[in-house]
Amino acid sequence: MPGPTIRDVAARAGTSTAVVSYVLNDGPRPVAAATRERVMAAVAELGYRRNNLGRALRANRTGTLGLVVPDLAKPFFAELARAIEDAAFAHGRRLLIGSTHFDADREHEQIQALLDARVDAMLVVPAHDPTPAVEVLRAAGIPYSLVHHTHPTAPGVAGRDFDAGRQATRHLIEHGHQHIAVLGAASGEGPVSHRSRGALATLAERRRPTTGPLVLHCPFSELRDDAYRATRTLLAEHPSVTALCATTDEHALGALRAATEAGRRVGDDLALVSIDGTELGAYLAPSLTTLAVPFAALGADAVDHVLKPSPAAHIRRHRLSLVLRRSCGCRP
Amino acid sequence: MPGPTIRDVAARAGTSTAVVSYVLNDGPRPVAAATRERVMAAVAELGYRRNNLGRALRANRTGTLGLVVPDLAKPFFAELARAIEDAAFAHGRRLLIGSTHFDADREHEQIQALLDARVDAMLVVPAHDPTPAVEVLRAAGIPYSLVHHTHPTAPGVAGRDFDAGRQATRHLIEHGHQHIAVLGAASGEGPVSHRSRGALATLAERRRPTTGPLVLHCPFSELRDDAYRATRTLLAEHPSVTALCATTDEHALGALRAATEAGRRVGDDLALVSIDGTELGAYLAPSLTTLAVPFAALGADAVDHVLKPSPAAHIRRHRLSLVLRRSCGCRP
DNA sequence: ATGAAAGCGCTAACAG
DNA sequence: CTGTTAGCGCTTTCAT
Repeated sequence: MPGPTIRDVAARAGTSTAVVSYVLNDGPRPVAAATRERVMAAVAELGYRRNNLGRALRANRTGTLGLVVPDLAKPFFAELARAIEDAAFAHGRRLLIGSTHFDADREHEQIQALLDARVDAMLVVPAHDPTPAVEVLRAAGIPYSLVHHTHPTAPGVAGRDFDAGRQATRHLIEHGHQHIAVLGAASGEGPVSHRSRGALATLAERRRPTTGPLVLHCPFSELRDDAYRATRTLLAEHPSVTALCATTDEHALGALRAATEAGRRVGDDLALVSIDGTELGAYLAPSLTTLAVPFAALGADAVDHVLKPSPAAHIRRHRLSLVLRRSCGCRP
Repeated sequence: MPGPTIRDVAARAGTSTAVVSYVLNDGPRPVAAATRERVMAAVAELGYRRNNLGRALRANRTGTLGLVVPDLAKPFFAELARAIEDAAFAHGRRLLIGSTHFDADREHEQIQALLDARVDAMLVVPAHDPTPAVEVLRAAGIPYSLVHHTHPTAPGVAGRDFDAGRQATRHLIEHGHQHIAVLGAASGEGPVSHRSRGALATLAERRRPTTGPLVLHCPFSELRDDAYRATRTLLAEHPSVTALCATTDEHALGALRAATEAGRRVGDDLALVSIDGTELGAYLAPSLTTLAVPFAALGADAVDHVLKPSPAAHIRRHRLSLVLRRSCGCRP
């Protein structure tokens, strides 16, 4: 059952394949109304659907975008992927997705696999150092954009992470907290680092101690556990800490667990603000006050960017918005 | 920069495109060792990468699988998607993903879009009634499988949902609970309904009341809110209820929030067992005792099934396993 | 063991 | 306005 081809349609409509193609694509040449009618009728009668393989080979465009993410199942990347899929769908594009498990080799394999599938453009959310990905993408000669984790010389779309760290910390300071710990990473170049540095900068400006232990971002896939263990230690050894700035919802999840197990009531005798704004924050107990990444805007921007070849390959940063819930102590 | 073609390789190796193809594919005809060497060298020197579009058009195989899910960002579907992507990758296949927002029309559009992209096989997680999807898939003449939500006359892979409902309820009964409410749906044919009916059947057998209000599964995308509201009402009006069987982790999330707001301590004066086993259950406070869907097994099975044309189009069901954590009161 | 050539389904240049 | 045809890159039959 190979399905009818454009030739079958042409034969049935008593015309040529060229005309059928013109009708199907509304161009590039005009077609008489009567002929168009016959073609449409033939298409309907035969149940013809264009074979995109032929079209793609000919046009060297597949109508498909590639997306490579560290882990499709982690809430943050899942929401990002959904936003990007929505944007792609809105533009009539299909989305080919590859997950890397935060593994650099696998990231490279996935990028190659999607390039080999001839995607029209590629979106990559790098797990660690974006440099290798950028080199491959540049060499591929197709539009691309990094997402969330950017690189100074490559096009990218991300949140204003440094600012988000500042906002989160500022909010805790406004609550009157003196000793605030940051769950993140002081070094490195990813979003977690930017957020952490924003938080630390604000603490320093406001003359708050910045000596609290920082969670090292080590194996990213185990962030919750890292944050859990770090928070457990922190609460035991530094009872003066009354507030936590978690640089991702994953960190917050681990911190929440540690705090609960230590008998601290988050939102009451321990304040917590996190950054990410994934949906689950609303349903945790207590619900998370968070700086929310504008997922939809990020996804739309990323897709728009790779779909229209803009000359300047710059980085667009979107503001995160403060969502007040229970964990910061705002509503007692 | 169109990249070298097989002709360029042939020219450089001083042979024909046919032989290059034989080398690249290890067949179907043998090639002399010396010739093979020259071809390999030419491939390496030119940095040749096969254009899969040409191959796909010729072979009528794209090496791509399609996956349609209700919502890529919901933890359950996100974990399912990751498992399926892993399985596809392990088989050297790419995965084209479409999200439907639980909308029947959009589900149809996504299926059509992926069929038009000429996927070799399709996996669909239906949001509601699987029948329209099944009809389209059958007509498409490619291997397909439903996932999670099955249909009596179509191939499918799912959990043993009825049993899971029984197991969850049995566990609560073993804890000594007399009045157990089920958060799910008594009618309909989806996984939630099967789980709910399993739970109700067990309650009836053990002579427990089955009159507790059930959450109607109405707009699936708002499950958490539905469960939240239903649980709030339930706890207010039926103080005798001491245990909850949540038929999905989404229901559990809503129930947990409602219980916490009502001042009930889940795992202490209110028991909760949920079904799904998504990762986040381990990090909630309290952590969720749950019947875990074997995501990896499901994904692998689904992909295996569509990749090897098995004659019998049956439904394979996988057992869910009980994961003991805090919410049921097992560990005080 | 190798080469020439047909053709997958489509688009578009070219010719009427 | 319409038809004929080349050719996208690849695989594979057929001939040698």
